[in-house]
Amino acid sequence: MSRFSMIWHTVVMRDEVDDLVEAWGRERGDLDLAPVEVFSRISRLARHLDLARRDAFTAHGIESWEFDVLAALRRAGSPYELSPGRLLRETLVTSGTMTNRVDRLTGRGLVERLPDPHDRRGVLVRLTAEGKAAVDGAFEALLAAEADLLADLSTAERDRLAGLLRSLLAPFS
Amino acid sequence: MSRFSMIWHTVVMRDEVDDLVEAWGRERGDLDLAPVEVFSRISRLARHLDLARRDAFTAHGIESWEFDVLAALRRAGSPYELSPGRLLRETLVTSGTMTNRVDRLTGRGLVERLPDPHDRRGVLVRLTAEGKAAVDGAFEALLAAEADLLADLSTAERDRLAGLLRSLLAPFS
DNA sequence: GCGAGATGTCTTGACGTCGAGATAAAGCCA
DNA sequence: TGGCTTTATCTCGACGTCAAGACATCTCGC
Repeated sequence: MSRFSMIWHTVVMRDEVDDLVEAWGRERGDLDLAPVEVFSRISRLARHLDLARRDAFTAHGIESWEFDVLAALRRAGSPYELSPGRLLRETLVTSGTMTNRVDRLTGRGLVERLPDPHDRRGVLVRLTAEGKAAVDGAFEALLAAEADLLADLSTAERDRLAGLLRSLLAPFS
Repeated sequence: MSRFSMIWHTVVMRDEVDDLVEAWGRERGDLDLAPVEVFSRISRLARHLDLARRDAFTAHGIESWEFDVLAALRRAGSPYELSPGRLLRETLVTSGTMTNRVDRLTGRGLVERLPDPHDRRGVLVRLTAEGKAAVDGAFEALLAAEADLLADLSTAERDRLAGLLRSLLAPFS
């Protein structure tokens, strides 16, 4: 932590993690808590972001898990079809879960199941017109909500942040 | 995204989110996807971090949810006691979940339940000696694992990242 | 001191996810 | 072609979490 940013955060803003680090420092002053300053903030931001997503989506009548599936289909491009196997790799859930999700989305009329013409074991999940409208609207709402959360950062800061996060994420990809 | 970092990430490193943004850009070129560059990375990093935590903790025989509870007690300082209500506010779970968790931790001998001497409705959850040893070991393993994930960043970059994340998180606190 | 509302904890039922296993079809090699 | 392994999807039971409600106790104004 540079002297500048140290002063800056102390005077201007302080977050939950500052308290967390302070408490650990009292109890385990022997440890270097620098990783906590980064990863604890990432975990907490992810949690807050989940809630923000939920809010943005409820206005459009869909839930987060629904968006995850619909968005994968939407990103695939016309004709908006993916196999359940591909979907579960995109959304990081298990096959049992995906079966359940596709069932419920089919019940809501947002996707439909068709036999895979090239593989009789397989199925294709296709976005319906309603599904496409729902995911497009929800995505726009999500972008708007996320843009609000970024409002305090300059464009340069936002890009620098994205770049630093990429450095952390790239080794996993 | 500055021209410099654009070149840099294209040549040197590319992550899952670059693919995601590219796909969205193909389908929805009309939208400003800058928020995705930040928040999608945060969500994905949080997921990868969860897995890293799980690995670091299994070596010490505890699970992530156990660490969350034990760490809250550990941070409270001697005598390492908190009420269930305080614990559920620290760990962001519901009361039913906390009852279940304290039950299981008690069964493992990592915490014990005592009546609150100042409130006969209340209980105090106290870390046992085994619980303290477990959480201290697990925390050290977690810090080591997290430090590894940060290895590619310079100290200055790491501090800048922490500062930018604080800017995002502070409004929530 | 008494009663109403607030607070703290635990109980219960429903639900979504996981993980393992079942089934069916495809791919491959002799 | 026949058999063996791999791949794709779905089924089923177990488990953890949540949300709502039950119950006991505390707090505070009258």
